[in-house]
Amino acid sequence: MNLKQLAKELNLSISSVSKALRDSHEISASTKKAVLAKATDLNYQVNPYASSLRKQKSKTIAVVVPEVANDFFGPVISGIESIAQEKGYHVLIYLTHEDMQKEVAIIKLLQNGRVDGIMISLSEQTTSTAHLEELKEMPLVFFDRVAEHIDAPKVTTDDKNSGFIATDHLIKNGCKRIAFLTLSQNLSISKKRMSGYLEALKKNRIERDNSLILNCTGDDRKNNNSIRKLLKRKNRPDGVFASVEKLAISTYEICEELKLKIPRDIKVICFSNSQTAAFLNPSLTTITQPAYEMGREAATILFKLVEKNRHHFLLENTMLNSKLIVRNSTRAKRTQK
Amino acid sequence: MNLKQLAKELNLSISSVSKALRDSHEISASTKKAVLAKATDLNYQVNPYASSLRKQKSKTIAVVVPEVANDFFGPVISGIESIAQEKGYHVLIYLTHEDMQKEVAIIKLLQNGRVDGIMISLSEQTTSTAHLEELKEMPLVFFDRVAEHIDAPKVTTDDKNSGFIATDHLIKNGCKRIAFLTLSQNLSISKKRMSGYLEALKKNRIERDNSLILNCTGDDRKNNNSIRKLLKRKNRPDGVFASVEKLAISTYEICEELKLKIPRDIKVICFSNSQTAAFLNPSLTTITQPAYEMGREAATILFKLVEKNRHHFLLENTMLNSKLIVRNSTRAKRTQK
DNA sequence: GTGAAAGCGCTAACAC
DNA sequence: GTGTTAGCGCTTTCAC
Repeated sequence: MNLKQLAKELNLSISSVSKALRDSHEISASTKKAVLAKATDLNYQVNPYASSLRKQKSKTIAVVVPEVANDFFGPVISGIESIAQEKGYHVLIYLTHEDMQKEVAIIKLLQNGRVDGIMISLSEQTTSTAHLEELKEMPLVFFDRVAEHIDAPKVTTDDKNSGFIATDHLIKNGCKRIAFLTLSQNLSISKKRMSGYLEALKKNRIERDNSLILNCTGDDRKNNNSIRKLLKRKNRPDGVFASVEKLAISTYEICEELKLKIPRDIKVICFSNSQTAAFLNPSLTTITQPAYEMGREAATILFKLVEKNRHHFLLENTMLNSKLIVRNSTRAKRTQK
Repeated sequence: MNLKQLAKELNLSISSVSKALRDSHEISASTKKAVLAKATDLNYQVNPYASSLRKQKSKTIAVVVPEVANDFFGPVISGIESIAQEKGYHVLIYLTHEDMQKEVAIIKLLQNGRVDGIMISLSEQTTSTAHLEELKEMPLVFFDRVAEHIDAPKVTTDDKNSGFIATDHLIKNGCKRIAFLTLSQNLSISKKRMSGYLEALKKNRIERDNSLILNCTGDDRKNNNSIRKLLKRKNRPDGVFASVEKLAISTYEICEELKLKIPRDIKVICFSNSQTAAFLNPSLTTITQPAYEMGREAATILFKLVEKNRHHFLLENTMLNSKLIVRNSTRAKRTQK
């Protein structure tokens, strides 16, 4: 069922039908009504590709993320989709699996007009952002893992402040030697969280000890080995601040293995959006990001760019607040039930 | 940059360039080389909408799921995307939020040629499947939550058997009164898991007690109230089999509230793909589905349908096996560390 | 208020 | 082996 057939059924021209369907003022109310009725009747739907070709707009956006099986990116995508559904947009999803080459390939793929805009959270291995700089005319919004020197809107959380709060919380609960387990230092969030960590140390007159800063990777076994080595040292940390939940869980595992008791021997805090943090053994103190809201916010900004046809650099950045949720893994005394 | 410009640069006709780019045998090796070089040089990319319009193929599939912020659907989507990326397909994602009206609207939206195929896991509230039956010519694959009487390939896990194993496991560990917490009975998975539950009771000569079967909904507060009421009864269950992780976590919460000790007073088992189940307090015995593999399998089948242009009813169903992972929440004795 | 016609960029049947 | 051309289905300018 296409316009031509529909027009024939109605004894109207193709163009009149087309105009009627998009509620043009040139068309009389009565024919509009007739057209609409017939269209519904015959279940006519606009061919999206013909329409996109003609209008050079696709009503589609791309979301590029490292991973989706994840307590953070899942809700973000849900937030994005909720706005897209409201606005009648379609959402293409692409996973980089933390691989820069894939990210580059995906971005290249998106330069042919398939989408009207892109939302991206960078892969851990992304060291250069040349591929994103080439997207000159394409509306682009970063969220969480941003490219700081690219002039596009960014939706982030207060990572530096959160890093500070997490570290300060450990110190207030008696920690003196705090390890920081981080993802790749390529990532904006890693740098900011670490700078908060360092600032909290400084404020509390604790000297920075680089041997307590662990750069973790995508390789879980390697990470576990590093953490094990760290916790076996005679001068082992009495607090662990993990940049992602995965590393906190590894810490839990290794503490169990080494018969270290949390929070008695070591306190643990981490960034996490997991619902189950409250039911871990012991329950895990977290910094929780407003993931769903970040998705909604980032999508809202992107659609503004797409629809106003403005370029990204005209729009400011947005920073949402994470929340410290104190649980048993950082309690100072044995007051835990 | 389009074909016309590219052809001009090369002093060739549009069609020759087009053919060269798709490696047609009609074109000489030398011109192919020249065309390819120029195309790379000028960063030419085929306009997907023009191409789709002409070919009536979009190289795009749709994935329709209830939710994405979820330990099951996350990995499934990851699996789907991995196959799509290999095959050069694009993945559109649509969330129903467990709402049948949304599901109907989304399916309707997909009937205009935007996608070459659809993968779907039904919403909890989906009672009629008329909207799916209308998709006559569209390749369609179900996964996990399937519409049993629609003749399309289905990728599922051995839900009935898993329901049996879970229940039998509880019985073997001493449970006599086993509650079954389930999602909507509209869902294929609910029915199958329950039938396994009932069969295990029967085999062990335990009488069915409908007051132990709780139909849970999307409303967490209501669910919690039902569970609380159940656990407060003087004849309360000594085992809980939850159809989804969320309900097991609620059970944990309420046990804490009522000072019931797991597994001493009540044992708990549930379907879950969560990484953290092992670190809950107590660690949670789970039936774990091969979510990522299900995604890959379902996508593989869909692409076969799409590319062979066969209709779905020619293809058989696939059933993968879930795994019972025994942890402390179902231990019979106090041998837990 | 309605219709004719050009053209978005590409593909493929057909000529040469 | 290369070029010409029709047309995928739609939107929009322009004519009437």
